[in-house]
Amino acid sequence: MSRQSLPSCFKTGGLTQPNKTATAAAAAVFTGGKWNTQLRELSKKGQYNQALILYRQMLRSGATPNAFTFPFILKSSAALSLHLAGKQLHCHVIKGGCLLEPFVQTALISMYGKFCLLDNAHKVFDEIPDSARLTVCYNALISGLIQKRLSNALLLFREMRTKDVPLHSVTILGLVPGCTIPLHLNLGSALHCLVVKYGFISDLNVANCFLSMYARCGSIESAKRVFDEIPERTLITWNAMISGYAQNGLCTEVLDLFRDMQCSGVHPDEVTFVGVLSSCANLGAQRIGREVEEMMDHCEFGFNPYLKNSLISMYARCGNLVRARVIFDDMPEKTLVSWTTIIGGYGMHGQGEVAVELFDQMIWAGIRPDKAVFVCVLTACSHAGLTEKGLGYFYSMQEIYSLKPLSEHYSCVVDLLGRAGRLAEAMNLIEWMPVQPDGPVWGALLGACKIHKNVELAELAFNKVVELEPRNIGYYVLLSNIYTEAGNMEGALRIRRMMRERGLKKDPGYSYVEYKGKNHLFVAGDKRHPQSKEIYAMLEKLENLAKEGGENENHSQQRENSAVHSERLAIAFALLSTNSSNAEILVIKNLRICGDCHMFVKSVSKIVKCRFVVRDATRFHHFNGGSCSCNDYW
DNA sequence: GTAGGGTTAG
Repeated sequence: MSRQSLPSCFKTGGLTQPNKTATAAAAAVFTGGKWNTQLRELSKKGQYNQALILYRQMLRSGATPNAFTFPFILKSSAALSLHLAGKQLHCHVIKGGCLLEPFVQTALISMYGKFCLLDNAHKVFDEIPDSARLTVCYNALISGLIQKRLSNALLLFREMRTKDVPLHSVTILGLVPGCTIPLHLNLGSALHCLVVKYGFISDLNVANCFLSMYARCGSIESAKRVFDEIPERTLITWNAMISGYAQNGLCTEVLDLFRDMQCSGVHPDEVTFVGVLSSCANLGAQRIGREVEEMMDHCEFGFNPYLKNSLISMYARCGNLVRARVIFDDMPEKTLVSWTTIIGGYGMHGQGEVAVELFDQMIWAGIRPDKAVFVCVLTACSHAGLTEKGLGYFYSMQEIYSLKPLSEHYSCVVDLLGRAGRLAEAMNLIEWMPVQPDGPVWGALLGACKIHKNVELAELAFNKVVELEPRNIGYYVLLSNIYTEAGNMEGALRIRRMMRERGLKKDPGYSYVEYKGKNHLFVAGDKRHPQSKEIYAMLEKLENLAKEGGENENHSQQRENSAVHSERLAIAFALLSTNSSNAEILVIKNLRICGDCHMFVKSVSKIVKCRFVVRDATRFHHFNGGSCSCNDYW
């Protein structure tokens, strides 16, 4: 290849041409094969940048790269996603006469695969004569194609089998990422059978890989079966199972497994902690989360920015926004995810003003917002009633940041307008939005109709949402309650009948409180707790006190059984178990808190000198001295 | 002396 045909950056910076008049000093340090040895070391340690720098020095010194040089250096540019450097290296390979070297060919295929330049990868492969296509070449190409061109990858796999190219465990490992969505679970299971038949399953890496594939497909029992059959579990095995449980929302299982892992003498790493912290966040298990933080402080991962973000999220979701903020403020380098997490945290707690302020600070810090952070800031605005501010952000998305709003963003804005009573504008937005409105968009409108008692629009929104999400029970309950509040008992009964006919059952509402490191779970009307008797007595006492205080006088429409809703039982239990009068009690609830219970907790917070924090399905409510942080705007 | 793969946050 001539010098003229090389990409322009070849001459300016980046990699330089082999230079015969190099400095003698550099050449004296590394001579001959020493270069390759050094490159191998750097590549092995993952110091890819250093490897590329060394390669440049090598060229300057006048040394010639050979078939041993290129695999390391191609891998380095692949790992760093340096497309231009990679293409230059391809030129060097051709120039150096190494294009027929199998190791180099494989490295090139792999590199182009990582760049997602799949045609280039295919081209290198196609130019290898049929008889010289080794297992590794196939493996490299399959791994490259698997995510974007699944059928193509499967064809190659079939070709390997018809042409009797020996399979290797890595061939299988390359195929599995194509099966990590539920749609392709059958393919994954078929591969699993094949793997068992060929004996590859005894390869620990293969087993780990199938374990995580099943977990990602939501087939958690199959994942656990693979896990149970692995005789020697490494850290990665434990991590795959812990992450699998975490991704499937099996949080108590995560914490149990974490304990088992420690008992078996395997030390956790940052991947483990991420899974465990996200489960603590879901469970609201702050005490355990704090223990995990202490463990992290005692090991080398304490400063890992991933983990800091997980910690921020955990504390925010456990109700401790103060601690979340301290960790955020202490982070030397805040990433977009850090900002998103803390903004989302303030939004969840109804502190929209702070969320908005942080968003602006983020922009000043030169961080470019993405779609996710916009979802957070829009939600924060809608929870705090910052309608104009929210609309401003929504418009800026497209106009300033060229981000096309997704359905998620539209549902935030419908919520924003709807809560503010601007139902006509919300409806107008839905009619004119360029993306197809999905369930949550109509759902947001339905929710707004409940707040503003608009039965007619509610019926329209309900018909739309039920078409899109016929099994989502929440929408039926919402319309039924809208009818009840409007005094339309017939309508309410009709919806209840519809639910019955469609075989839809209400999710049981449950709440729990953490006490002495253990979660105490309550469902509505629950009498299974060992202290059930005392709990109900306490509840009655609180009811009476609230009545005496005149707090409950507006309770003409007490919903069925709301007097024994799970959050009330949890609060009664917490009050029985707490000695200090100025305590903060956190209750986690799976559904949204109902209006009756909201009023009840407000009353109780006035009677007893405790602060109550209730995390419901959408947000936090901080009750103190008779009022709630949501200002009854939820 | 060389290649191909698996677990991670908002």
